[in-house]
Amino acid sequence: MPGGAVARVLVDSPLPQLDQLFDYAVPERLADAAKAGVRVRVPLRSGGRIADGWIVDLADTSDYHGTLSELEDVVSAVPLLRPEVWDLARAAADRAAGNASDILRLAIPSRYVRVERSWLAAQHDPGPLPTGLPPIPGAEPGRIEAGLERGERMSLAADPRPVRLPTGEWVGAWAATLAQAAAHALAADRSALLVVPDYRDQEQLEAVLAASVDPRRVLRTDARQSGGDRYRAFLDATRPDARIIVGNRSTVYSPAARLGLIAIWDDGDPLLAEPLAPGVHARDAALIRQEQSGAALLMVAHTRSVDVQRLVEIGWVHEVAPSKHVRPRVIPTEQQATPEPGSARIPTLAWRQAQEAVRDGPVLVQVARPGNAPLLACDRCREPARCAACGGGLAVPREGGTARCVLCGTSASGWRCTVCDGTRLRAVTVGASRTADELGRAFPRTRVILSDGERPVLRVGPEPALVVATRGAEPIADGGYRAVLLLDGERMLLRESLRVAEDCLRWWSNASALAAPGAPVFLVGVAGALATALTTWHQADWADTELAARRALRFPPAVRVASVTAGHAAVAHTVEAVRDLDGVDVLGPAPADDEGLERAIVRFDYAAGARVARELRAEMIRVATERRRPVAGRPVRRPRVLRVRFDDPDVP
DNA sequence: AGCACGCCGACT
DNA sequence: GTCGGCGTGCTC
Repeated sequence: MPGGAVARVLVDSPLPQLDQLFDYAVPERLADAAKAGVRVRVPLRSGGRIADGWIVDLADTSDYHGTLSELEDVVSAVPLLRPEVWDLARAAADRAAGNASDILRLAIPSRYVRVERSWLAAQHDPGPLPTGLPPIPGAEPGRIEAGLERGERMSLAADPRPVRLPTGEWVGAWAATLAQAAAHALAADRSALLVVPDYRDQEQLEAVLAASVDPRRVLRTDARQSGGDRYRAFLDATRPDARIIVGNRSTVYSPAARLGLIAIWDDGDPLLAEPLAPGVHARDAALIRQEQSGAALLMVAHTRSVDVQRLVEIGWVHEVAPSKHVRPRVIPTEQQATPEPGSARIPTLAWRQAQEAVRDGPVLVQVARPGNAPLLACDRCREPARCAACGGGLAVPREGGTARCVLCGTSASGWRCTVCDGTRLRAVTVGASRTADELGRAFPRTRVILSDGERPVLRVGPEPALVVATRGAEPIADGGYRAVLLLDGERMLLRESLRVAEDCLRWWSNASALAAPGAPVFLVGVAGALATALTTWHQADWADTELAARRALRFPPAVRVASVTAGHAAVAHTVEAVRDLDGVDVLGPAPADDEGLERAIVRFDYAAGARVARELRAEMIRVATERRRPVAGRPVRRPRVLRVRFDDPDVP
């Protein structure tokens, strides 16, 4: 199609068959506004309906053999889709057999016209770049700086201590490492993305940044800000000024001028796994973006995830040595057979020391979240019920039915208590509030502060208090906790999840890192390799062992997985398309939860990933566009489902 | 998805 | 001749 400008448009649609660029003619009236990256409205299928889309590219000619439709309208003159974000969205979608437009929906916030108008009219002074920065803490001085300069991929075990900022605020030392690394990138006129699981982590980063960087150079993107604020921050990020952008998992897709650093705090936290299709983990998106941009990548955590361990082993990510091996004083403690009267589940030693410590300042008690594993206990003596076959905990399955072992699945019918010979089971719900009640009675005249998922407390002062927190909701304490009690370890380990051990080590490590230097951390009722990893503070060694075990079992992240859910025929056809590829094997299919659907698990080596994704994508398009077949003489509109999900954290 | 096109039976 | 019923197929 010669003559006239052609816009190459990605149509905003979840249909796999529309996940490609469509060419449209640019009419004269839109010639000025139709720039690459702007949002447009386009006709789809001869005039009738209008779809939203993005101009990805402009060209002089089109390869399309047919008459081009014209762009209907340009929605906003601001090019929101930067070329590098498009490249990232395309690659991330391809890796997970998803639509690029689904990624763009995460990457680009919805438009607020008033915000846009005021932003366009405003003067933009990004403020000065930082100068005279101290070395980045957490590693040998100059080590991370050198990594920044050469675009290195780094993994660092965080310094597990709280530190005091010049403002008097206390934050985890990890926050100083990430924030200072970002400040160093900024000092070199490069942007930095700081990706954190939740706003409590974000708050700590922002506290550090406030002290060393002009606030105009810092942008935030999180779910708690208003849509307008989020859009304004996004518009700022599209400007050519280097910035530090701090926020949740979708921050990894932010536009950023001259990206110099992507930093992720605690990549093992499930909040960094994107629940929305196609479910690309922030860590994976960061790895793609690192490769495309050449920016440095810095992953900091107390607990090295098994995924990062794999990357370190294959040499893709370099382990950076912490400046010194400091570790919390973790004391493993057996569950007390005869607890102090009214002392809940606290062993004697921990009990005494907690009583002493709480005279000086705050003491943290970490408990499990209620409801995760509704474990059963003897109704008469309250002894936790154990499986007669393997010793695992007993629970009522989420689907209902009779109690069974959470480890081996053996039915609990005929169960008999080994302590009191009782035969009736009862549910144990040991939540934060009940523990707080018990502790309130056990520690009279001590203030009890409760922090859980519903009502999290961000920070507590240095005054004496018992802080009872569900795992993941622990407040940071000024000066650090005088003692930490990890109370429900055994219960946490009984969650039904492949990654339960990794999760527990992370929860315990993160809570331990809130202790004041030298303060005791009691790990109650847990022994073995996990307890050793925590007490020696060698989480990477544990990740190494765990990865080896998963490799032997061909479990993720030693391999990748994709689940395929559809009707019988579609699953069979799809499995056929990938089963014989190199480095691929298939589990199932087996009946899925949904009525009549089946699910197969495709396991594949990383090297086969692109091939598998391409084949599964082709199947999705085939199923979506295949002719509806008449059944028994009657034409039936069959539900055309073929759900494919890559790297699902809940599989296998 | 959602809409237009086309091919077959019943109509002013 | 042509209206409209419902499969079928495509979307620049």
